[in-house]
Amino acid sequence: MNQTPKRELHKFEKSLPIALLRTREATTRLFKPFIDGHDLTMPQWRVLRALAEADALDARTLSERCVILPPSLTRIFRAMTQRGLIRQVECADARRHMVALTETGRALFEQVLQESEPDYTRLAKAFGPQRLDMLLDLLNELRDTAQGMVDNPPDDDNDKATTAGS
Amino acid sequence: MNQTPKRELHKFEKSLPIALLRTREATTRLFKPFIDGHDLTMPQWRVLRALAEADALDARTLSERCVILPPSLTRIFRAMTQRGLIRQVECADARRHMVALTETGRALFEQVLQESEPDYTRLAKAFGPQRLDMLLDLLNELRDTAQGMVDNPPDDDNDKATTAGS
DNA sequence: TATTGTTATACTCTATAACTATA
DNA sequence: TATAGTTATAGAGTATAACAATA
Repeated sequence: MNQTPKRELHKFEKSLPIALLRTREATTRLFKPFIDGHDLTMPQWRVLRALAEADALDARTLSERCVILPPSLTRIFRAMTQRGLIRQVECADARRHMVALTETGRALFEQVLQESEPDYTRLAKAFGPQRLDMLLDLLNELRDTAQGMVDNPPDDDNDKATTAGS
Repeated sequence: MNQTPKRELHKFEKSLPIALLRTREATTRLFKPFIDGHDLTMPQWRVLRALAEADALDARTLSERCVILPPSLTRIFRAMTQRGLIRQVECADARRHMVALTETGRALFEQVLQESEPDYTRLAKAFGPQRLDMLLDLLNELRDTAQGMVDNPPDDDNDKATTAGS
């Protein structure tokens, strides 16, 4: 009865997370062979990539930027350190585990980048570089919007009463 | 030396899969509590959602639409059948495992939808419904483009010689 | 013979809580 | 006391190969 008018909303609502997942799956599949070819996992690659654009980063920052939980990051640090891809860096705050790429790590990063670049360029050409830019902008803004909602949840039944009065 | 002019490409290239991941993470976090609250995993929810829009689907179709590998899907079928959320449906091709929602499953789907709708609406309002539509279109088109590239890889060094001649 | 799913198996990530060290 | 990270642990997904059943 009153379900029908809601259908449109439902359709949108349901397709957003799925669309993000499926698009990521499709694009990742293009480049994953280059990652696998160097015995890297996707999370490890994200760490490598994040460190390539910064001199050094601490665990918390990497955890947020690479969407990796701290316990996973600890294992990834261990694995990548054993392979000589990263090294720990001194930090004023001794609690922080700060890491940076080694020369080996940077070389591996550059190699993967070089190998995968033709496919990235091909994808950008096929899709349209400008549309890709627009998509990236929208993605980043939607992420900010969603994060803002998580950080500032609505007041639920306190909509009208800012301070709890009852 | 010749690295500098490539940086722009690299920047884009590297940020695309990450942007998709982070945006999905942020949006998912908004709705995950509603899923968790009913003891569903995200893949189970995707299956529930896919089945809610179709009378019945086979494993292959669900595997593609929900981005779940067949072995995982087998386990998910088992768990959801035990909970009485889905049931197997007869199929002309006896090889196919075809499933549909039970009344319990549909009721659960509707309940989760109802509970999460305010947040979806709030997100759409905050981001802008039209921009959200545009984002969804771009996502779906990029997925098609990427899938097309996976299905039709370039000829590598055969660019100029269609048939292997050397 | 090709296709659809399931089983088996190993590995990794996800997620929480408890703990240690530092500030 | 609060914060940063590690450890411990349980559970689920990822991925491949091998197998069974059907077409």
